Formats: sequence, structure tokens, C-alpha cells
Amino acid sequence: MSRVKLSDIARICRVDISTASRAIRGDVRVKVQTRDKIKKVANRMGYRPNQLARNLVGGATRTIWLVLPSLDASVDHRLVRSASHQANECDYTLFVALHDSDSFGSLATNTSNHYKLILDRAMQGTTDGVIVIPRRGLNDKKILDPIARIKLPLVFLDNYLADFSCPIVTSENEQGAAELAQRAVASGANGVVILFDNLNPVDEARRIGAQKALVKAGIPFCYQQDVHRELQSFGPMVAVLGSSQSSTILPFLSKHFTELLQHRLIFGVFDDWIGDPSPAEKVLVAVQDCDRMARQAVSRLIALIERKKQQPPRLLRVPIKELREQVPLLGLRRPDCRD
Amino acid sequence: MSRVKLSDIARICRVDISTASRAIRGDVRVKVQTRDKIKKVANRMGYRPNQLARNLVGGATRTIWLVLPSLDASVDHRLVRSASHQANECDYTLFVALHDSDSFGSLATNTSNHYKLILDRAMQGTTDGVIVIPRRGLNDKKILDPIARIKLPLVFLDNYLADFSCPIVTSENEQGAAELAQRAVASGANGVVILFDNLNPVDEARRIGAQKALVKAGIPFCYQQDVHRELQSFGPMVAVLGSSQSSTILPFLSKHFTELLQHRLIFGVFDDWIGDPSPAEKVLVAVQDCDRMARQAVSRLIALIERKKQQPPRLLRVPIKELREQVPLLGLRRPDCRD
DNA sequence: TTGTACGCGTTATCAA
DNA sequence: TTGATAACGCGTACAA
Repeated sequence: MSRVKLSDIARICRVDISTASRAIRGDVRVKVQTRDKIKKVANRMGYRPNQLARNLVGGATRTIWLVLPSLDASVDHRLVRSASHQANECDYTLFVALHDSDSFGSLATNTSNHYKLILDRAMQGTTDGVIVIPRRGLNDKKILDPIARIKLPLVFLDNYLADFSCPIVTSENEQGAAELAQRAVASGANGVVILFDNLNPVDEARRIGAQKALVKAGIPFCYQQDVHRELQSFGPMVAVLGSSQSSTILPFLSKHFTELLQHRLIFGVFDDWIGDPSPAEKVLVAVQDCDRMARQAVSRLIALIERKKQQPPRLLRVPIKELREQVPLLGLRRPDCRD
Repeated sequence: MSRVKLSDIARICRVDISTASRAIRGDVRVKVQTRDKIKKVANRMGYRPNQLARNLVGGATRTIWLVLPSLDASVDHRLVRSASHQANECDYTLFVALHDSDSFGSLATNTSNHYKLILDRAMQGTTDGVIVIPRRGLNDKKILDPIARIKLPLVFLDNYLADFSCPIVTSENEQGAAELAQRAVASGANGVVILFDNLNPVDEARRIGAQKALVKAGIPFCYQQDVHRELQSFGPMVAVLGSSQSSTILPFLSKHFTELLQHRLIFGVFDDWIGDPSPAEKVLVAVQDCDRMARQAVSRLIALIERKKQQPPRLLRVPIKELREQVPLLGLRRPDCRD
């Protein structure tokens, strides 16, 4: 288990530790002969410099972390994959850490402890910078503040906290939601239920986008809390817009099942819809450009680390990649749909 | 700016660093008054012990890595999620590293460089142990050998290399494939195409399992290379068994499209099938118990790290979780496909 | 109960 | 071109 260390190869080569250190890092100030010999010996003995010690004296690790609550949503997979790719291409190694906490389940105490733990480690020189995807419903300010204080390079991805001065990469959420609303209207919706909350900037932007579009189109809409009152006043076809199938639409659906089934339904969500449109006769999906988002986040973080000039917009909004429509697989459900 | 360290709070409390060190770790040999005071000050100043330094003096990092080629398959998501969970519960932090290389795409050179890089880092004291999911088609022996030499705790998950003496957690692959075959036969298959290759232990086990089951059932079968010759001799209904939809069944399907469409089809795969059974009238899915596999892998790795007694079977085969059937959503297909 | 002094493996700053 | 020495932040025998 004991690994070969610098002093070992120094002793064997009959040079000082410092010489060995320099030789191994390819310092030109060491004579070529000596350098080659030392390198050879080091290689032969399978020497691996101890990163812990290196970091302790304060070097770069060429390592970045992607810290996120969980891998539950498909967006997360995509972001992780692309970020990892991009990091590799830039000769960095990206490590992914999940802290298992989101707005819903899990005890806030325990999980936010893991969150803190991870960020704590990040501040101890183990990584050159951090990409954070904050939790949707909880406020991460207190947890992230120390990072800002230390001035450890930080970039927000997807979601973000407004009161940090670091780069942010997110989607054109306002526009995406607006398009969802427009398409719902174009598909015949007589009224719209907006489920975007305002617990975080992303949902807020989406709420605003949907709202603006509907005002402009002159279509009535309401928010979750007013469904009881408003739903009847809507026409026969109702659209329900929310951020995700599993955490927004489905809970809402099961809560207001009987009322909703009195209408023809259209769902509008971000990212993806798994399976059949179900009680709805159509699902609209605004697909985020995860690949581009992740790549941008990594690039910006690395620029920050290497102190290069930043690209202008601190808050970068990546356009929605695609607006997809899904209908039941084998044609009709309900009276009839489409064309 | 720079973080508060032990010497800071020692100076403020007018005690020696060592006393502060003891107090903070709750050593009983320090007077209760002093201890409480020091703890209070440390808390107030937001002191966080530097793990790097702690580790350097010879502790553990309470950190483990999960190294895998990519996050392409849904199995991977599940494994990552559960492993992360389990690690957190054991008060370890799990970091996920992807090296972007699998049997298919990507230049072997560049990607296996990242692979090496990651494992190199692993051997530099930054982690207490590593869980590896090897690549399916390529041999990782050379890359993993150094890890074994160093005796860094290592556990294989899902797939594995036979010639390492570390714990292995995988599925009951042989039995799973056998069940797939049996179910295919029970569903009326008159002949079976086995696409499990023998490039790795997992596929090998599956191939053997399917083969044994079919011999026992007296149903004719063939491997990929003999399809041309054998397919006609099969009856009207043919089953195709492979490890995954995207990397096995679909490529095979498109390669032998016209021949296959002369038969009624059943597909059998592991883990999941996304979307409609397509030209097949039924899909059989052997779902691996990723949660249990990941948890076992983490537990075993931690046991190894903490030098606890190992559970007997070095090669643990977790039973298949479920054998699912998927048929086209709205009843039968056949005469007319797709619109 | 507390302080002294050394070690952990490297890098960096001086001298030589 | 090389060597001695001081950091880096912390743990811990050993001494007081």
C-alpha cells in the first residue's frame, strides 16, 4: 500500500528531493542527463506524485466539479454527459457529485449536509472550480456563500441564484414558455393553466413568458391556486403548462383529476415527456439545448480559472433547441384530433 | 479571502494549535471550558478543517470514485444514482468520472488517455477507493493494472475483468438470459437469434444462459454470423435476444431488415426498451436490479477500505429484478405498420 | 490538562 | 545546475 514517493527516487538517484521534483515536472533548469535518468527511474518505479501534497502547497488540479442535486431528470444526464465531454476536450477532468437533495423528498438536514460537505471539500484546494446546478425549490445562498467569499471559480448551470456575481448559463426560458403557450393556443386551447411557480429564476422566467404570450393572444389563463374557480370559465379545451412531467404535470393532474377530465387537454412541458400523452390528446415539449449549455458552462468556468477574458454576457441564455409535439401513438383518443 | 485555519482560532483563543486541534475534534483530554470556548470561536469564525492536510497526515479522504465510460445507457444513470445515495448514507462522498469511451464511437487513443488520467489521479491519494464499470468491448487490463499494484481498493460493477482479485458485483446474467429465452419460447418463438457476443464476461454469461435454455427447450437457435443460413429454417416466429436496444437489436435489425420482416418477431433485451416494440409484436425486458447492485458495490468497497471482513462471494450475482413484457400500446399491429 | 516538536509529500525561494 | 530550507494545514507522540 505504501506508495513510492519523491524521496525514494531522490535517494536512489543520489540527488536532492528538490532536484527530483524539478526533473519530474520537466523543469529545464535541470541537466538533461540527470532529468532523463530521474524520469526513467521514476517511471520504472511507478512513481505517482501525491496530489494531496501538491494541492496543499497550492497548485492547480486541472479538475472541475459539477455539483447537482440528483440525476433524476433527463436534463441532468444530458448536462453531465456534455459537460464531461467538454472538460475532457479541454484537458480537464470533471467530477460529478450528487448531494441527493431537491425541492421534494429527502430530509433537508441530512442532504444539505452532504451538499455542504461537497462544497467544503471544493474549497480546500481539491478542485480548480465548480459548476453548480442549484436546487429548484430551496435557497442555496447560505450554502454557496462561502464559495463566493473564497473566490473559488463558480458557474451556475441551468438554474441559478440572482445574487451571485458569477457567470450563469441557462436557457431562453421566457421565450420557450411563450412558444409553448402559443403552440397550445394554436392547437385550439381555450384556456391555460400555468404551473410555473416563482421559487427560482427559471420557473419565474417561464411563468412570465407564458403569461405575456397569453395576454397577447387574448386567451384566459390562471395559476394553480385558482384552478377551482377559473377552470369552468375556460372553453372545452384546456392547456396545462409546467416545467416537467413528473414533478409538475402529473401531481397536478392527480390532484384535480375529475375537474380536468371534463375538458379536452393539452400538456406543455420542458425537456421531455415519457410515454403516452395520457389523458391529454397532445403534449408540447420545449427541449433545452443541454449540450450547448453544458459546454458553455465548462468553457466559462475554465476561462475563469485561467483568468482569460470573459465573453460579454454574464447571464447567457441558450436558445431552446426544439419544440416537439407528441400525440398518442396509434391515432385517435377522444373524439378526434389533429388535422 | 483565505480561509480561517487552525492557527487563527488558536491565536484568538490564546492556546496552542494542538490544543485547538484536539478541542475541535472533541478530544476529552482538553478541559471542558477551554474546549467549549474553542469550539464556539471556531464555529463563529466558520472554521472548516482542511481535508487535504488531514489526509496528508495520513487519514482517509472518505471519498470514493465511480469510474465509467459514459452515461449513455439508463443502467448507468440508475447505478450512479444509487451508488451516490449509498455512499452518502455511509458518510462518504462519491465522485463520478466519465471517460467518454466505449466499444463503439470515439477514438480509442484520446479517450483511453482520459481513462488513464482519471485512474492516475485516483492513485494519487485523492480517493480511498474506486468502483469501475469497465468498457464492454475493450480490454481494460493494462489500464487497471497499476491500481491493483498499488492495492488501491477496487470493486467492479456490472461488467468486470476476470483476472483481478477484487470484489465483483454483477447480475445473474446467465439466468436472466435463460429466462428471456424461455419466455420467448413460451410466447411462441420457433427459432432464436442470439446476439450476445463474448467480448466480456457479462455478454458471455448471457450467451451461455440463452443457449442452455434453448437446448433444453429443443428450440433451434443461431448466432449473428449464421443468420443468413439459419433464418429460413426457423419457423414463422423468430425471437432476437441482445443486451440492449440501441447498441445490439437496432443495428442488427437494420442490417437484416428484409430477411427479418419475413417473420413475426419478438425482441428480448436487458434493462429497458424505449418506445414501441416496432416491427416486433412483443418485447421482453430483463430488468437488472441496479439499485441493489450499486449499493452492494459501494458497501463492499467501503468494507475493503475499512478493512472489515468481506462477505463471502467475491463475485456477487444480484438476481434480475423483473422480467417485463411490452406490447404495442393500442393492441395488435402486423398487417399495417406505422402510418 | 496543555504545549513542543516533528512528520505527512511537495513546491518554491533562496544560496551555493 | 543543484542543494538546503521553509512553507502548506493539520495530527500526535512525548514532554511538561
